[in-house]
Amino acid sequence: MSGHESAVSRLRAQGYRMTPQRLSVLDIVARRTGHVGADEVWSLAREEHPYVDLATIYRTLQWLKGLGVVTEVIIGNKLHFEMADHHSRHNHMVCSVCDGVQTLSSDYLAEFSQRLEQEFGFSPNLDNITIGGVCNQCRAVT
Amino acid sequence: MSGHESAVSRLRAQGYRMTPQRLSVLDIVARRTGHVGADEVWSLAREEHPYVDLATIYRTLQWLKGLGVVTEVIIGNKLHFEMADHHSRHNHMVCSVCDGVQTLSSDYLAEFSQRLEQEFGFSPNLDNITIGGVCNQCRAVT
DNA sequence: TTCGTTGGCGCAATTGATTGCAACAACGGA
DNA sequence: TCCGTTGTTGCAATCAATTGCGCCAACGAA
Repeated sequence: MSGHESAVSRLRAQGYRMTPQRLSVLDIVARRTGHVGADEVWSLAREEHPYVDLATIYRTLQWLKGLGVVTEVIIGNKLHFEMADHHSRHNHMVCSVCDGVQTLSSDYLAEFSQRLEQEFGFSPNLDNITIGGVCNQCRAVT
Repeated sequence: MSGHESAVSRLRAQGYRMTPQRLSVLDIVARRTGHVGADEVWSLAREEHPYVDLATIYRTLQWLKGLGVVTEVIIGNKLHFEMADHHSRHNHMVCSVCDGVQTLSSDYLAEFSQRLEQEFGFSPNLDNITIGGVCNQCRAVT
């Protein structure tokens, strides 16, 4: 009920079946500002549909990722997701100490991406890339 | 017997216990030019020491990675490793279609790294980063 | 509204990787 | 050389994520 009805109708128009499970997953990710863990999506989805399987959650999230509807963020070896905002594309910097997440404008990677393409003919997929490292605060502590 | 005796003596000097398992893993990775899969390291290690456990292989590889002795390359959701060559540091571009691997001079990432550090105070760890995408050949086929 | 097709789901098995714990062995000191 | 400390190992359980398969239901055609 947030701002994902457009996504729903677009997907339906493309011939995909919009099942209650898919609507539920999409709704959960769309409601959230920021990222949601896959397991969290599962437990929230079960509140509505007690019998949804975790495999369905993962399949749906991967499907949405492939369609560019959601973005994947890897935090501490666990998959998280958030709505892909095409008007302000961004990547993520994840701190390996505190698991904190900062967003990073995709402009920073665009230049790098072009260079790989020109010099190697390699077409990188940086949409879902996550930069690991240590954030400002955690560096100060050490 | 290749060129990793220096690494062995350095590790021993640092107070780490050099067990037969560790020597075997290091030897296997050092002999290989290019990357080795964790499962492959396991089966090769068992030829020498039939009772080595897979957990030991993973623990040893992660340990060596943390010490900067080996580099991790993720190929098709599987972990691979190779000796870290400090004289010619490099990252990897992995094709998601053919799983082919190309090396990438770390110079390409150095500039990007500095920018993140200056503008965000975020200190990225790009040593083991792998760039996913589609290589020249596979792009041509499609 | 009903029917048929077929894409999606639940279930259970499987994969790759990690972790807790008790037994063991590497290595320095006596 | 032998001994004690303690870092490592093997084992088995566990975790996150993926996959194969048969049944079921979403959605368009009639």
